[in-house]
Amino acid sequence: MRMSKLFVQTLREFPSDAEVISHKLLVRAGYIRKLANGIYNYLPLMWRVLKKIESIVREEMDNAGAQELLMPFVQPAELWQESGRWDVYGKELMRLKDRHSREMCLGPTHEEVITSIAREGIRSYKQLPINLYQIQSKFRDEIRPRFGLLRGREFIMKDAYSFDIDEEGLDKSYQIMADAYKRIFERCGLETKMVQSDSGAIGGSVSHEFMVLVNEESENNAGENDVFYCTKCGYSANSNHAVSVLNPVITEGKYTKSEIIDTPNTHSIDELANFLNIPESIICKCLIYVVDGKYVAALIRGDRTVEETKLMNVFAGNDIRIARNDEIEEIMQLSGYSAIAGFIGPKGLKNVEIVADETVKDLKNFVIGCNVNDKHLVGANWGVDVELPSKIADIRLVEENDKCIDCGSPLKVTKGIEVGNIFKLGTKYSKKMNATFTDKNGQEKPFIMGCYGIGISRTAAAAVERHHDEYGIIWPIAIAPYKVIVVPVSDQDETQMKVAEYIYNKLLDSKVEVLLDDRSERAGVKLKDADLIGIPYRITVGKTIKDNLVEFKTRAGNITETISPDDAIAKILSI
RNA sequence: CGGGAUGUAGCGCAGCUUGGUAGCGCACUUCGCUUGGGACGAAGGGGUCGCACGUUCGAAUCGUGUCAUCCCGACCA
Repeated sequence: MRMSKLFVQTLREFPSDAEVISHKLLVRAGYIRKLANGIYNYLPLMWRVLKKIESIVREEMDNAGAQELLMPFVQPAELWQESGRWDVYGKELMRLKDRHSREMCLGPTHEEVITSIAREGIRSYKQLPINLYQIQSKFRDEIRPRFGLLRGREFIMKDAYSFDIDEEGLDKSYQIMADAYKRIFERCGLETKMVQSDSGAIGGSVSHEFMVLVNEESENNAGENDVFYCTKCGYSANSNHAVSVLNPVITEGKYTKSEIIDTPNTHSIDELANFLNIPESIICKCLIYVVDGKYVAALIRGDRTVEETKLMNVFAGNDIRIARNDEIEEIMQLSGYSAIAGFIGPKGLKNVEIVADETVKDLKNFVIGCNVNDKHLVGANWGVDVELPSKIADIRLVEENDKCIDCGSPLKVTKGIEVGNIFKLGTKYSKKMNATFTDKNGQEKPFIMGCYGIGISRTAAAAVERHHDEYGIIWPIAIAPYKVIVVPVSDQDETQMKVAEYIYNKLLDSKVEVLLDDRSERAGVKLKDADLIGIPYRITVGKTIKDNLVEFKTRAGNITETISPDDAIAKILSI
């Protein structure tokens, strides 16, 4: 491709509305252009990158035995009502009506559609196992789209769905996908960590996420997930799912008798611990949440934090948030108290389900709110002063240096970008949607399903997050829009132009994806653009051509060497 | 949904306090000159100043409303 004809416009400056580096660079280098909030045009260079990633994904999926198909982007509400997700998916689901006022939605994911395909097309166990996938645009009306391609509302995703006879088959399908994913990201030039994860709105039991770790100390960290991992045994999990063994702390208070004492203005654990001069770990914290519209009180040791996803899962909820002040007021009124946040305790709460984290059950002579403002109960004990809730669960957020559940080593934490995920769905959709097959014994059985996603556009953005420098993008070769760019320093110099054309045509003949910067620009402009756009190799034809020498530059590491044009061609062909 | 900020040419911004009919840099067009790290000179083209209503003889500027965008929070009792 000749640069003079390529549809690309690089900018001198970064766009003002971009925060993270992948967003800034992709806009500035002319790869993407925003159309609306969280919705982007993929310009020719970007589209080439996306197609590269897609074809790697296709190859690996096909090799793994999956078959590609394409499902509609617009989906009827009926299917979503069947699965029950029409009501629970929330505002993220973009709903619309057709001209007959029939309700539709834009697909944020395709479990419903694929299940309907399976129940019509798969009748017998003989057709199983099977894995169907597509690469397609998805729409999710995010609360807060941001970070360019990393969290858009419309994005490109590969989604695959496996159907098996039994759990054993699912385990196999799952493992095949896990292996394929590892290869896909490796081939894209991305190191990923496969971490255990919560299965979220999609549902199911087991799930893993593929994370690109981005723990550089940059102020604008694009990693939206916290990943806890063990360097010794390899355990790793998203913070929404991670578990740990606690380090020992003081769990017995200094109090010899239980009494309610004044604790003025101690709204936070920090203030309370300071006021009483006690460690936070002998305070029992009581937090009010709203899970799917119902009130929930969560008890946890004062030095620890509630993990909301874990808490929500205790109640099999879809939505969780901390209660507002007016809601706390309502609970207090109903229970005959009047305390505000900071002084809440579990005792006597009405219309509230209570769950205790494992951390509180061993507390002795501890401190706890008693639903009276500016007062706390100290020296409390379970069964004596307060009933230990019957519901006890792990609802705490793991912290760095907690011990690994598998080997006991201290855990570390890092930020990650989730580029892929795999779920064991089981029969969640097949049962609800009555998608069954006939097994060996003539019995009707629901499909055992798995689903597997890769964010294609997010993977591209993650690659930029991971591979760039102060001059611009440094694409991994496998997903670069072009492999090499040939730059004649001066378009006035006939010899330079001739040699550049020669190299360009030779490479074209060998089917190398090559750019020729034939623009009538000054050298600086062309060289800056080549760096910014991030083409992996650059062959610069300049003055040294009189000695039959060109500059060969590898963008990664910015390594240059001076060789003959034919050697440069040979070098490219050997890569 | 709450808090803060910003909407002026494709991009980055000034002008607004103190109202008088819009400007700078980059990009774009033409000409000249220049060609190893975002040159220079000259001449051009492009904007209903987010939108609506209001105040005024007159509004980018003041007021009200609205929409959009960005950031922060969604919070640890």
